[in-house]
Amino acid sequence: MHTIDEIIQSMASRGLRITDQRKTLAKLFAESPGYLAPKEVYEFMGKSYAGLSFDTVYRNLRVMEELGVLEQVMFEEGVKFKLHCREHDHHHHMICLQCGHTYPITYCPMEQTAVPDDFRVVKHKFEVFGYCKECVQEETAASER
Amino acid sequence: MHTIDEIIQSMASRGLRITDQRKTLAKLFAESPGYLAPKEVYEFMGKSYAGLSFDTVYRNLRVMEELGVLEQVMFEEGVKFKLHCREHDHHHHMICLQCGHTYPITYCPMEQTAVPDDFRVVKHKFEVFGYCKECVQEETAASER
DNA sequence: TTTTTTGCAAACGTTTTGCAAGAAC
DNA sequence: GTTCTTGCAAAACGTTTGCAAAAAA
Repeated sequence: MHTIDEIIQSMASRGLRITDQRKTLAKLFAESPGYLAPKEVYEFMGKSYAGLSFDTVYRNLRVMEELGVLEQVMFEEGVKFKLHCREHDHHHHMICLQCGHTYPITYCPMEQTAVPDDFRVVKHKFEVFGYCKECVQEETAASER
Repeated sequence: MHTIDEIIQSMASRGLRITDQRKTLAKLFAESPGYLAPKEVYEFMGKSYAGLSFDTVYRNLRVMEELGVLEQVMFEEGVKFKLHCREHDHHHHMICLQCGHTYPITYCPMEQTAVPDDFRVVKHKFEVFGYCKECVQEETAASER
């Protein structure tokens, strides 16, 4: 849903300077199907930028998150980022534990959940974790080796 | 479901020494209705133990988690602990953002969720966040002051 | 030329570790 | 007496900050 240009556009229109690093970040997230840890982002970026510093990656991730370009989710292993979902419909995710790839779930459990009147609901989280087709196949192949 | 004695028993039966600190921890979690951050645990424990060190609290939380006495959950604000749910039925939680109190939700969204055949589900997470009766009242009272 | 962004270094908060003294068994 | 647990100190880790140099506008 998000092209590289759209991401760059939305950063530029908010007064951010479009640096090479930010272009690369836009490309990375536009092409990445799932969640990325800051360290993974740093390592990817490091391939293109010799003297890259971790804190710049962090700063840019935070800026992009504050802009609404990225969304941040807490996993057991720590914070991860992905492109903010642009879909209009409220939805949830199936997340591959191996590759981080996410797939939308249109069903929302709140429809069926009985909440007491005296509990004021603010938000909810529904996530399904497992292994996607590709990663199941790899795993099977590896164990047969 | 967990009494102090049951917790202590299950620690002793696994070869752990029953120290004063561990007794106090058992009491704290047996009587606490919701999630506690390590810092909160440390602060509570500090009232009873003069020269208490943070790392001992951490070690004990981890040991109790490995034993299955506690369960650990990642929130935006960091890791928190609570007694491991002993209920036989699979269930989820409503969690108060103010006091950390948890309430069970018997409904499980997986019943209704269409998962593609080629995605191998390992686990899922369904959590409802909001404010419980008591905390809504406090908030209302505070804003009217 | 002005303002933002970057890399560096250092600080910060949380969590983990090695070790010797102390406590539980 | 043996083994586990504790407190201390220090390290490790992820994340944030201040600052001067460099780059974008």
